[in-house]
Amino acid sequence: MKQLLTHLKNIHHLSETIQEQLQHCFTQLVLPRNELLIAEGKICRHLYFLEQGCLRGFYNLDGKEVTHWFGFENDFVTSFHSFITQEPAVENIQLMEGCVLWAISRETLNGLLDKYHEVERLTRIAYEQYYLRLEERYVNGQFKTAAELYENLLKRTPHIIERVPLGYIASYLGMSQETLSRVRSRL
Amino acid sequence: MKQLLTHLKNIHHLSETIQEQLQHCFTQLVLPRNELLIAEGKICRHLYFLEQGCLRGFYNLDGKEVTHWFGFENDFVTSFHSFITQEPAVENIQLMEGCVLWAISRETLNGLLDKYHEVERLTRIAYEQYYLRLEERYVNGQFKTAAELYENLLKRTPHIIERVPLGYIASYLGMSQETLSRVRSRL
DNA sequence: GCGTGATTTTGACCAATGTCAAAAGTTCTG
DNA sequence: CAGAACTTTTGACATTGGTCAAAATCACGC
Repeated sequence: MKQLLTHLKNIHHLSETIQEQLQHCFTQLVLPRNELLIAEGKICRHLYFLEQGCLRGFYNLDGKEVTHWFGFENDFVTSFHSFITQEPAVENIQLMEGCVLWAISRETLNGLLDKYHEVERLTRIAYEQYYLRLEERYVNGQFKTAAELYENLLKRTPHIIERVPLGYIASYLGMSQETLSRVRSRL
Repeated sequence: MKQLLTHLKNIHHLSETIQEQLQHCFTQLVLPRNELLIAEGKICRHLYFLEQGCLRGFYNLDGKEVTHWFGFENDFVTSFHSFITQEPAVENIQLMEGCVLWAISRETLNGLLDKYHEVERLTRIAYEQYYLRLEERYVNGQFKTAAELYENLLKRTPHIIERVPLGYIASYLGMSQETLSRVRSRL
């Protein structure tokens, strides 16, 4: 909880009152490796703060799993599409390690957003950051060779290599596991 | 201006007071085809609402232009990276038609965000929408063949084909112009 | 430590897409 | 309307990366 508050204050200043309030809005969740936090087809009613551990988002394409993002410590995670639109999720979120998470429901969050301009501000800024992150990944992906994509990953997010199986990384980079393996052997 | 207000009210309710205020915050801009709205290396101090016309964002990669998005009527456009971080833009925004735009400066927008929770809310919701749009494009891109990407474009955003040269579309879809041409001839 | 199952690597082959160059078609301008 | 400039198509060929199958390596429970 302390870690969550610190993270939030890092994004934007929060008054003591609001910090106090927030304490009661999140509930802790401790889950083992391989658990599904969110499953395809279900509506996602919570936003999660990942205090400890790592996880991946993936969807099914022609019977194959495609991993499209990873979450690590201090990330907010959920199926944003489902959480925002309240339509069924198209993706699954699976823990790659045992995790400690803090959950807040959509209703509780909406209550905070209504009540406090500060929380609305914080959320807006968080979205800015997540938007830029996604945009960077997007731009970095177009027109790159497999080798360039991997080198980029090494340079920008080396922590991923240390904690994620290569099969998932290959999928995340948009290539087959065999190609990733060959790229690595050629370095 | 009417069109802009209608669009904003569509995103989130706005009180009469705020609508009144907003009138004074945007200034109109009429620019001819091919003009650069934003140039690589410059810091982007404005957000634009595109009332009429269309434009593209592109960056240079090994001497080649890579087009990564298009803007049409009722889109907010800017180099979000530069606008948010106030670092130099890495992309160019070029008008593909003569355009009518409404500009608001970062300072003016920040003033509104400070003053009105409603504007902050509207901005947060707009970010949600833009995030989901980008995520959808991202997910739709991974592991698709050239033909699938093109068919997807036809299905989801057919207006693009009508107004954008095929060379830009090919780049947007991440393929060479020749490949796009062959895909089209095979349909 | 041993065995089982998961992960990663390697090899052979093939399909998709890129590149370069030229031809054909289109649009704009004076 | 002619010519120039740009856009799109077509062809030949090279390259990248995918697929399938098997081997090698690793990791964990007993």
